Amino acid sequence: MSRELRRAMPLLPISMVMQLTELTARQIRYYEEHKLIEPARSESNRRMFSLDDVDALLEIRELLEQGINMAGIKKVFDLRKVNKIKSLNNMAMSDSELRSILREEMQQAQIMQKTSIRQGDLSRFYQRKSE
DNA sequence: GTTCTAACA
DNA sequence: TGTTAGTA
Repeated sequence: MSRELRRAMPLLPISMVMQLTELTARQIRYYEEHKLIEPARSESNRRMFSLDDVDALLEIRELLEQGINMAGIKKVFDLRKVNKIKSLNNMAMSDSELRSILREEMQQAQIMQKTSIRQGDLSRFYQRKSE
């Protein structure tokens, strides 16, 4: 059996993933709601996670620790997906597609430099209520 | 005992 | 996000 297949095999219950990723069940389910991961389901509707899922969650945690919010993480993941498809098919994309992806990548780069979507920085402008 | 969904603080 | 209620 190929390595890819093994990593994609749904084997772990949420309790294991919690320990492996240091995330709460609440967070893991929340990220699934936002389509950052798509764990399989057992016959009894229990979530079954693959090693790929665990890796994805670990990356999510990394980005979270850097202060990047859900919107930012979604963008990073979506871009990664597009690039994966592009490289896998090795297909030529339309100019509009290329421009769109390039534009998002540049935005992403700017965001990372200016840390403009970092929650800590943004919250500074919203915490001026009871003061 | 564990996990699920939904909902509220 | 944490937590809790009522299930399966």
